[in-house]
Amino acid sequence: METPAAAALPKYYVLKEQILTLIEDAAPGTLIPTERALAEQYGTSRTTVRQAIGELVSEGRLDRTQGRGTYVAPPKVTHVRQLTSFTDDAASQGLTAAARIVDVSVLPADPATARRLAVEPGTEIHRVERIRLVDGEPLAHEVAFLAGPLPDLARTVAERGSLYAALREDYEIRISEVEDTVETKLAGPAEVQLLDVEMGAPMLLVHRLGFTPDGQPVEWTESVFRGDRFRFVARMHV
Amino acid sequence: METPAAAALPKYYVLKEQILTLIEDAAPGTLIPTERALAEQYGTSRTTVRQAIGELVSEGRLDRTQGRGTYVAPPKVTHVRQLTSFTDDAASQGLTAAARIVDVSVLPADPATARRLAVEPGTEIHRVERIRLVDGEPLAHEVAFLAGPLPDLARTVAERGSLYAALREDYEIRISEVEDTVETKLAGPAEVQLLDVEMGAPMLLVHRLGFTPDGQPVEWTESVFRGDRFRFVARMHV
DNA sequence: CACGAAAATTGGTCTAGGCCAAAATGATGG
DNA sequence: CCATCATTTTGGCCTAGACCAATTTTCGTG
Repeated sequence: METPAAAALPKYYVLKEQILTLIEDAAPGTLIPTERALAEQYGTSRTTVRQAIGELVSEGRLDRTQGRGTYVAPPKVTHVRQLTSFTDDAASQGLTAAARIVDVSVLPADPATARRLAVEPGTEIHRVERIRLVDGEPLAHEVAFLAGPLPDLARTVAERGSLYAALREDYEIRISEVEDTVETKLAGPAEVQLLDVEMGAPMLLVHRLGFTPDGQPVEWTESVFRGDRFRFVARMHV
Repeated sequence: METPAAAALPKYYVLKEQILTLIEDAAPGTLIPTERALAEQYGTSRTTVRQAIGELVSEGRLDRTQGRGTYVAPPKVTHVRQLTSFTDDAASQGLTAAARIVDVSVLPADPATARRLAVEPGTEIHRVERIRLVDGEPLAHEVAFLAGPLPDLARTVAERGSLYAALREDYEIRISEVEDTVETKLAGPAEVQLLDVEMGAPMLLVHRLGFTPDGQPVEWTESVFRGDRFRFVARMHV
């Protein structure tokens, strides 16, 4: 006989906790039983099994691929300190961070971006779209908008491997203050394609406005991070 | 005839976007058609409708209550700057922030908390559990652990209405540096009960370690914020 | 008119199963 | 021994409908 409280919990949630106990001591990569097997084993429907597994995938505890199966995910170690440069910072944790450049272009500022960068709408600004990788895995999709003349930006970013390094070394632009906003977002088709996550997976949506020492905004960035692999760290004076 | 790309999208996602266009100009509180009506109207099953609506609820675009219906949610205005005090800060945006104290107690530090606060395990520390409210709505569940002698903490926190104010005014403890980590988490039974969210809704899990000017850690806080109502803002020097 | 009980409405959970697509597996021919 | 193709396995998406619980609405009664 169950306690009333336990009985009031949704069945999929009870199953989710049971699967958790199944995998808590398992090595990453270990296959768990198939959805059909779990449904039979726990006397439930496959729909309910999928709901339980779906949440564990969202939380980064399981990974699954069609045709292969569902297996224990590696732990959420990607602990990136978002202070200055993503690249510099990851190295200090023994992680190999990289960025794959998707697009570097110049375009006229739309009204919203122009307002954020404190330029006239229509002013030519730079757009840098990248995929951030940690240990080879895609972790974030990032689109940065930059004000000011930045000749040959595509080349310098590619060479430096880091946008902040290029700004500092090649253009003598130092970003000394940033304002980050963090909120949740669910993965849509774009994130599914670019970041190898499932539809509807929780993501961290981060907006950053970067200022030079004289208070001029020069960088406006929108980033979408995988919620199942990423932990955002900010240390600051109050 | 549809484009192949559009046809490849899951049906529930297409429906989700259609519902979005339905509600984008609607006032908060406006009821949308019932799930059964939408299923018939769009020639789909109720399961698919529920998946589409479920994501919109997770994103804070819709609210729903059993027996009542599904309606347009108020916008995600709760823009809380997490710099110093939640209380002080919300006021600057014209929001009425409050905290409902659930529990204030003294207990011996467990090993993990002791390590974070740099005290010996077993040392008596304070525990302050609160529900943060903005404009009357529960927004976050927060458990703070504090080191040091803090006589009559329950009373002072209740009187000041703000933990940080009590520390500053009554105990002359100033927190001058904080380290926040932010990650995603899915709502479980605790959050459903305390914060009035749905099971599995995306939440922001925030850990904060607060230091005094001489570098002593004195505050360790774990907070769970509603992902559909909250936006975390951090402005910092680099 | 006010109140409370009954009925209808609406979201909440779950089942059983079908069809598809990707990956792994195994058979087959060079 | 290896490459190629068909088969099987596994997750991905969807349907149709049952039953429950919370809420609202309706309606009868005092």
